[in-house]
Amino acid sequence: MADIKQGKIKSRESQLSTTLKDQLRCQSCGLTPLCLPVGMSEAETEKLDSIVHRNTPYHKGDHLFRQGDKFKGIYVITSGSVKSYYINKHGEECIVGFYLPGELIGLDAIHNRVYSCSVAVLETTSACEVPFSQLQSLTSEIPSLQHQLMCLLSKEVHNDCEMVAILASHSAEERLASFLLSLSSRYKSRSLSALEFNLSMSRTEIASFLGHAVETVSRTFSRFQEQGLLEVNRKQVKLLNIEALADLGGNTLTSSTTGFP
Amino acid sequence: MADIKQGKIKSRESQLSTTLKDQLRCQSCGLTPLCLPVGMSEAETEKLDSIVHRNTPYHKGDHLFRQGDKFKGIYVITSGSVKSYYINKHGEECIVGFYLPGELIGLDAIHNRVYSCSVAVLETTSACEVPFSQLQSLTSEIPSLQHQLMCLLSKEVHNDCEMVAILASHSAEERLASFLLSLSSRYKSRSLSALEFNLSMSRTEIASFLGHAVETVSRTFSRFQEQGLLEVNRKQVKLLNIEALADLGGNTLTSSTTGFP
DNA sequence: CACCTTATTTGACTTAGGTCAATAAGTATT
DNA sequence: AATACTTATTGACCTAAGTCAAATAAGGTG
Repeated sequence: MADIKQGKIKSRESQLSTTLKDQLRCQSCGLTPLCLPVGMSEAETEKLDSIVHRNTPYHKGDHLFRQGDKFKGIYVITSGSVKSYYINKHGEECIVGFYLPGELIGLDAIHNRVYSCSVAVLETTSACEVPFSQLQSLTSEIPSLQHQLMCLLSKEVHNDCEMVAILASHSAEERLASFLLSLSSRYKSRSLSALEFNLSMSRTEIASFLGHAVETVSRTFSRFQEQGLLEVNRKQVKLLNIEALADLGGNTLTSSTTGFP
Repeated sequence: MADIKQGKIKSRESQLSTTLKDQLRCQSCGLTPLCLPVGMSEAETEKLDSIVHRNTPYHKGDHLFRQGDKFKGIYVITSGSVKSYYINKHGEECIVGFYLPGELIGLDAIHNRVYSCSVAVLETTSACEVPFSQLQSLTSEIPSLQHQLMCLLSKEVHNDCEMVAILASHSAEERLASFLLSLSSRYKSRSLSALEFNLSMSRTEIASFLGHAVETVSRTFSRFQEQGLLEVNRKQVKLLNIEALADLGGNTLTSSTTGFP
């Protein structure tokens, strides 16, 4: 809870061995094609790398930051996953998003310099912390960094619009199908299996995100399984009929763009 | 429908008289504090102004662009309002957002250079068109433009997160209350009345946006009126009890941040 | 002005999904 | 390993919201 405050970050970082650090540099990171260094030269990537903090892995329940904290920088998940949530006035946790490796966190805090959500780790997770003031200085030196940051912001806007589309679709089946397909395609673009993956979030967290009761999520999973659309065993999911799921959950921007009138 | 295609933009523009054009320049625009020129010098603002296209007003049903169109630039509403929507696979119109004066449209298309939604005008509306390639060139000359563009992108991400929070809140009352409060605060920050305004969108459009049936939206309006929370007559809305509405719809990021635990 | 079309409201009925409660299957703790 | 604790599933029941249908109101058009 308090373990990411103040100087602790530096102490975490110093625990990492030099060899491990080398493996984690931007230059050798497998997520580079999704991340900030897109289009940057070796030398530029090195400059970016030099401002990035890499802490020791976070553990389930740890927080990257909390709702209301002063904005320091953006985070990129390198492994694991996190949830972004806020506490509503009834004291309930409302989940606004999940982030997977290669995804940027904290972009919404740039404009007012305050994190509007808390971000907690769902499983053992590594993340890069990119101090924003330094990032901003670098952008004036490195045009492609500037460009890529803007593209990533734009992509985030796009993803959020898609999420709005999913949430406005009424049925529980549509929402869950869209959610699973979203995870699937995100895993795929990270060269992970698009058909078989582990849900790092609980049913309760999925329910909160999709705006349903836990029981509804659970029942919908069961129904999908009965219908042969997927196999589910607790956190382990295997999608058996992507097309049928897409038919259900196809109420999204991207899929509708392909079937554009 | 086809009236914004190709050279038509220029012919529209040329119809504007020189005096009218002067009134519409960025330098004298009342929306400047919300828009791109924030933090820019007089000379820089003039440069920005010179790349902006201002067309003759659009009329209800006109499109700024359509889903699938190649990305040309971003638009800023200067008066009136528009809806952003896509057509789902059942051929239904799904509304993803409404935009008011001072709000930027098309930010989600920067990253892949394709508009993912159609944007149609809800009432007589004026908009500035900012060609993106020229805007991008200007950003390298004008650091504060760069910065402001990023802030606006960040703000858009933030707004979208808020929308996700609203849509994940279950009840029709919560959603409609949040929607009305969102409009209210947006009007307020544009120095318009926060308590009394005109809905430029139809009940059907509100329903589509909030993911409800039209009848539900209509009934919820009626219930709010019975409870004395507002007065509504067709498009005309007068909020009578903002606090009570906020209690209902307070499931949002910003309001929860104030009542932060 | 009369007619037509479209938007909104309201009522009656139905259903998807919420709530409550019990059970089962994992996980963590001692 | 036994215990307690948490998470997920399933059933029974109920309510909010969807659907269908009709009435009303507003706007548009010849």
